[in-house]
Amino acid sequence: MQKNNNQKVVTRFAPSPTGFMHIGSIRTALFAYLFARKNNGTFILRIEDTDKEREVPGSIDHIQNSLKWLDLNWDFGPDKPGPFGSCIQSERLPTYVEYAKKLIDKGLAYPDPYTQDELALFRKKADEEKRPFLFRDHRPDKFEEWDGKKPLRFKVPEIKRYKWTDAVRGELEAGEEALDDFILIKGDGYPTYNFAHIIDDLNMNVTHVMRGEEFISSTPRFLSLYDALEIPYPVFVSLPTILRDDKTKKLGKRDGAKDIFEYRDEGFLPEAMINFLALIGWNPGTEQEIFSREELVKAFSIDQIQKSGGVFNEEKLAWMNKEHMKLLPESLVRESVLERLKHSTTITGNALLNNEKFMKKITPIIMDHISKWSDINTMTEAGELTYFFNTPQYDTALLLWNGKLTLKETKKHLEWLKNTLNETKPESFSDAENLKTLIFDYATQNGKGNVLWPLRVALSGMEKSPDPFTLLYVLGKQESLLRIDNALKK
RNA sequence: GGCCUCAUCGUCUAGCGGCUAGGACGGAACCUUCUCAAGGUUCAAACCGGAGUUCGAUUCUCCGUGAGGUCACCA
Repeated sequence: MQKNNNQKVVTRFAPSPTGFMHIGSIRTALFAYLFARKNNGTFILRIEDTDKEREVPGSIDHIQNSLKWLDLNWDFGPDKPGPFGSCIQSERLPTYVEYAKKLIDKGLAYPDPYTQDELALFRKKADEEKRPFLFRDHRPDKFEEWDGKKPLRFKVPEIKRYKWTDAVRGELEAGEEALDDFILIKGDGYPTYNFAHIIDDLNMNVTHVMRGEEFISSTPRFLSLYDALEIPYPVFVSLPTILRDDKTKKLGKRDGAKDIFEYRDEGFLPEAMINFLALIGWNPGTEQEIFSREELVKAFSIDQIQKSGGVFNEEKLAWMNKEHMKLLPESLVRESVLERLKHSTTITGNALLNNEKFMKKITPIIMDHISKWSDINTMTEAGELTYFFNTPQYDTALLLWNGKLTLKETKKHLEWLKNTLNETKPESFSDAENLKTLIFDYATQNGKGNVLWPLRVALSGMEKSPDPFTLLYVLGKQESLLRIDNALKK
């Protein structure tokens, strides 16, 4: 029985608080969010904290903060209970017991009479006989009364082949081997995921269950439980896996997946993360690549979700981040970059940082650098553009264009530049165009690169930087001459 | 091993019986430029294999192969 869908769309993201959020979990959250927003539906953040052993303190905050950073706002969550009550499973225990009792009354749940050791023995035997272990082979003939201490198992009502529809994969089916008497409520009184999520989805009116494809295998079990409870199925939406870059494994915490906050700290923009993640496992069907959040919401649809897994490619993320940096309002970039510059360890305490006039002067130039040079893809990298503040450190090799120039020639040009600039009035430095005309003829005669490259490196110390005239203009006569002098000492 | 899923350039992907198999990242080349590059133009780069179905298969079916998932008192 599949739900009819005239009702309001409700999706949920249901992580367990066992640590940080990585790319994979965020992508799942994103799709559920996008789909809910697209349909003017409800997006619920539900905390599945039924495994007290694996729980990591602080995770709930961490999860919320991650989603907040990406601006994936939820309608109900751990901080905002819904009409159905709390969004934290450990606070919903009575509900699970209530439904468990319904199953017991129907004769569809029973306490597990075995100890863990006995179970291990069964498993071992099955393993030796090279057949899958099925608990139902050991199901007791007569059910004891459940005292709440022993784990409660579900009695699969009917061993059969299940067929169902998945919104991204179409018709799916699985054989009887996929069905077994799984645990509903553990010995410690907490429900298992298998049980709790179904009860919660029911009570929270979840219409679309969007989760990773790893749950496809256990769907027949869920189905048998929906049937036993006589409740309708939600729409199943199985999302493709995000693979590690070596393509050998699903991305997961245990395999070195990064905390989403690492990307934040490296200076990636939330807009870029969202945009990029949306495009792994989904595509708009057009050739558009750069999306704002609003555009994503508008364009998102389940039938463009990919079936096969995808690799997270950081190079493309870097490119995309830059594209989003270019789209930011100038004031915002300025604020963000300047903030980072101020915290850059190499220039802390530099008086220029508090010189508003100077800072104003350099912002358009830094902006220009950000949008043009490939060495800057993140806000953090932008915060490393300290060449206006410090006497640059660089190798002689760089000054000589990595071997393209000779020391002798270079020194000759630098001497000329030094003398020429020395004779120039300080006021002339207020106009980059002026400086250009001053130097340009000489540069043209001697090969532009031969003259301009060393000058630029002497001033910035960078392989990539704004043009030398702009640098002269920003640094002024005194500082420029000082830096040229430094270069001559090499 | 059983069960399940998936399979187009190196990567993300378009394609939904007939296309010079398209785009993006990355790579290469050229143009432009005030050096570096940003931009522009161009190039290289893919339908896993084999049988069917069909006038015609990247596309549909089957069989291989490969990859991933799953077989917990974890989610």
